[in-house]
Amino acid sequence: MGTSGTRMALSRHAATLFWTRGWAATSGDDIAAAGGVSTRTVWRYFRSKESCVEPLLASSAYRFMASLQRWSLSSSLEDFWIRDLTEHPPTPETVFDDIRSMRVICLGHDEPALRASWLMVCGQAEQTFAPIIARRLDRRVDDATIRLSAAAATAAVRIVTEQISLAVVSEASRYDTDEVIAHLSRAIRASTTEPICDPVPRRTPGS
Amino acid sequence: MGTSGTRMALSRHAATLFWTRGWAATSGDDIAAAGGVSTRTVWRYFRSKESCVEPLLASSAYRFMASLQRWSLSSSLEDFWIRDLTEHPPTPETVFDDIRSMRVICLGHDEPALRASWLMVCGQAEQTFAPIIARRLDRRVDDATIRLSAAAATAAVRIVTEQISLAVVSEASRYDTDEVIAHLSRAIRASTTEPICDPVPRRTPGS
DNA sequence: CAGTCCATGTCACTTAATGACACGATCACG
DNA sequence: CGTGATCGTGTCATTAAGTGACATGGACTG
Repeated sequence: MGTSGTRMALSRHAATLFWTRGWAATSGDDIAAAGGVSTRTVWRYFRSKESCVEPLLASSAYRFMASLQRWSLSSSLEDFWIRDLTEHPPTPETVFDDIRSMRVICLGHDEPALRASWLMVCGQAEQTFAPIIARRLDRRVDDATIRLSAAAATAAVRIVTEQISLAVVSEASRYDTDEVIAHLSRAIRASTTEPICDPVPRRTPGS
Repeated sequence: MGTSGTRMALSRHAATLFWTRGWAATSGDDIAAAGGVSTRTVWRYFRSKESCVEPLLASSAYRFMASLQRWSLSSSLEDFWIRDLTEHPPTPETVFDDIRSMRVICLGHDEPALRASWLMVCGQAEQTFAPIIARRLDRRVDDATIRLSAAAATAAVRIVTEQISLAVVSEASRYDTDEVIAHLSRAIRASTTEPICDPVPRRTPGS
């Protein structure tokens, strides 16, 4: 197992432990034991106990963003997503990671430290959202408009994710992928006045 | 000095120390000493070293939100702000707190822990933004649209704040209040398709 | 085979953070 | 005017998070 594999495995174990026995009741030693490594190794990989869950959350966020990177200019967000989900269906493993992530997000409602980690991951996601939006609006990534749109859209996705997580984890609600797509698309559309969700008209080469 | 005064004083000391000698180089003991209290008291007030700065950041955020709570339905955001700033000018003390806050925000670029605290405070601010928007749109606070707008608008304010902080603190740029208002207003306007920044038309009583 | 990374383990150590208890100020109430 | 309750704080012991320093062993290179 490579170094990033160990890190990811530890992150999964940490999330599971936080969920089953609670944040305060699981120590760095517990996480290390679950991962079959020494405690020292845990602190080599993570700067703090709460940040143990970040690779897990980031992996879910990464898949989300990776999907958006396949979004061609000629499709609307909704059209793209329903197609992409059939062409790149989630594997059972990624679904399980998403469940772990949603549980951690819910734990964040009670544990400030875990919430902080979730917000940090959203901050990362924001950074990777910017280039995607920049391409659609044909602007530079460091354009103020782009950073703003990325932040607003990410915030919208965060809110929807939190709501769905709470519903799924705490109230055992079910969501069709269609519903999720609808919620996310509406949220992103509402989150900025820039037309980032619509098909991009063919550009004049000289612009 | 009341309990909240002590807390706030400690928060200011922490921010100053983090800025002058760095995050890693200042200990809980240092903060306690600066505030003239025992170390134990510091950990009674704060759940972690990084969260020491939260009351300070929150106070700046609070003044921002308190201003928006004075925003009458009949004014646009820009008109309101220029008037409000003359009617409620910042005191030297609050200006100094804002400077401390901007420094902490900049430190957050290098120190994940401080960035996390900043994001947590933004999360708080988001909660207080929601009622303000709800009133303007004449919806319930827990309406999904409201939470979305609040999140997007707060994200926009965060981005502008970070940019201005970086410019002011690191590059010694100067900003007129007019410029700040312009940046913030444009950002908030761009952050949602809901017309939260415009004067609210007179409502029909029966709606 | 020798040399060099590089990841990890071990162990001592620092410091962030909590629990338990005592002390003194403040305040309500008879 | 006591007197008891509450509350904020200090002191001290202790746990747990997090780091520094060094050893080991495996993989890769020449």
